[in-house]
Amino acid sequence: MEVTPLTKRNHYEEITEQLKRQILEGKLKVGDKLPSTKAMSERFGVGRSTTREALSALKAMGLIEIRQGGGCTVIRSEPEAEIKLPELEALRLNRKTLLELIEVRQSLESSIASLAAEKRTDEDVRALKRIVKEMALAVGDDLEGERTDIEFHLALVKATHNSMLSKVLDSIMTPMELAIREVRRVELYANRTVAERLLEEHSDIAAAVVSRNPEAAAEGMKRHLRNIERILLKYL
Amino acid sequence: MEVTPLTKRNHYEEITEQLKRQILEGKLKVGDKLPSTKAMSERFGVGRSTTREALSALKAMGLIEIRQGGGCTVIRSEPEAEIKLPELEALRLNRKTLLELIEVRQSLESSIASLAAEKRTDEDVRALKRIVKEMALAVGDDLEGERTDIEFHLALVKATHNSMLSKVLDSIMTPMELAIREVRRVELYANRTVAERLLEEHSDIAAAVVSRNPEAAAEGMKRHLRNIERILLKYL
DNA sequence: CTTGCAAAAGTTGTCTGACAACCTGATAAT
DNA sequence: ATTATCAGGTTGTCAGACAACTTTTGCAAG
Repeated sequence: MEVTPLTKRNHYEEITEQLKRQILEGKLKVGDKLPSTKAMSERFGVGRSTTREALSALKAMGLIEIRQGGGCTVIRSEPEAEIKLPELEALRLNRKTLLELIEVRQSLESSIASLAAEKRTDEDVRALKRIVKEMALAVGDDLEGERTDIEFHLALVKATHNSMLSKVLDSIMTPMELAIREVRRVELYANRTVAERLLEEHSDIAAAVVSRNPEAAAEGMKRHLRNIERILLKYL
Repeated sequence: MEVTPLTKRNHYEEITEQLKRQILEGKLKVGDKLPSTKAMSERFGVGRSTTREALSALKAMGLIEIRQGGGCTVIRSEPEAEIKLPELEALRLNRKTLLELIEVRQSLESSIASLAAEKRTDEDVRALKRIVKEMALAVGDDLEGERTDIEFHLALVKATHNSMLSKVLDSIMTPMELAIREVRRVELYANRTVAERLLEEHSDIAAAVVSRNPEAAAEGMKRHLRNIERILLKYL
C-alpha cells in the first residue's frame, strides 16, 4: 500500500481520505484486507488510535468491515449512488431544500445563459425558437407547459456545448422537478397570466442568445428565476 | 443527555448508535453542541479514544462537525437528501473534459463568492482568515498549497450556507483535483511566483467576502479561475 | 464605561504503553 | 483423524500525558 506524506490537516482526516481514495480508485478491491492497524500506523507515522479513528470513519461510510481479531476488509468500492424514495418525499415538503435548489439553479443558469449566448450554433437557435413556439401554444396547459419549460432549459444548456454543465444542471433539475410536480405545477403553468409571463421571459432569454448578447441573456435568466422563486414562495 | 447501559456490542458502535439516534430523533438539534469528549466518556463510562471513534463515525456520516478546540456541533438532523451526480468520478480526464470542468467551476464559484459575501457569518470569516494565513505559510510547498487551496474553496461554499451548493461543488472538485494532480500540481503550488499570485487572489476574494461586497467577490473569483485556467493550459 | 489584549481554562488532536477479547493456525495429546 | 491446547497476531479499550487550538475571563489603558 502506498502512502503519501501527511500534511498539516488533521491526521485522521488525511488517513481517511487516502484510504478512501485507494478504495474508490480500485487500488484496494472488494475482499482485500487492509494491513493491521499497527502496520498502517507505522507506515503513516502516527499512533494507533489515530488510525483507528480513520477506520471508524470508513466503516461509517460503509466501505469496510471490521472484525475484532480478524482484521479489516473492503466491502464496497463504489460511492453509493442512488436516491431513496422516502428522502424525495421529504424533499418535496421541505421548504428550505427547495429554496436551496433554486439558489443553485440561479447560480448555474445565469452562467449557462451567458455561455449559450457566446457559443450557440445556428442549430441551437433553431431548437430554441421551436421550443418557444411550442410554449406559446401550450399556454394554459399544465402538462405541456411543464414539458416545454424543461425542454427550454435543456436546450439552453445544450447550446453551451459543455457536457459537464449539462450533467450538473441535470442533477439539480431532477429533484427540482420532483419538488414542483404534483404540488404546484398547476399554479405555474395552468394560470394563463403566469404562463404568459413565463413565456415572455423565456422569449427574452432566447432573443438575447440569438443576438449573442451574454449580459442580456444572464440578466434575463436571473429575472426569470427570481420570478419563479416568488411564485413558488407564495404557495409554500 | 440520556445514556442507556452498554450492551455486549462494541462500545464505540453502541455510542455511535445512541448519538445518531438522538440527533435523528431531534433530541439534539442542528446547532446544538455535544458535551466534550471527556464529559461524554465519563457519562458512558468509557475511555476518551472510544468516544472519539464514535465522533469520527458521526462526522463521516455528515451529522456533526468537529473543530479542534471548539467542540462538536450538530450540522444535520435529517437523513441525507442526496443529489445524484452521474458518474463524474469515472470520467476520463482529457483536455476537453478539464476545460469543461473549469467552465463549470467558473460558473458556480463566481456565484458562490457572491452569495458568500452576502450570507457569511463571523465564524465563516474566521475560517477564511485562518486558511489564508496557512496559505501564506505554505508558499512553495506543493502538498500544503494544494490542501489550503481546496480548503479555501470549501470554506467559501460553506459560507453560502447552502448544502446543495456544497454538494454540487464537491462533485466537480473531486475530478478537478484528480485532473490537476495528474497534470502538474508542482507547477501550480511549488513555483513561488505562481503560488504568491494565487495567494494574493485568494486574499482579495476573502477581503471582498469579509466586507460583504458580492460584486467584488464574484469578480475576484472570476479573475482567479481565469488565471488558473491559463496556467493549466500552458501544461496541456 | 468601553475597548483591547493577554492569560487562563476548556476542548480537540495525538502518542504511548498496556492489557483484554478475539481469531487463526500450528502443535500436541487422545 | 479428531480434539485440545497454545502461541502469535489483530482488534477493542483504557489511562495518562502533551500539543494545538478556541473561548472565556479578567485586567489595564483609553
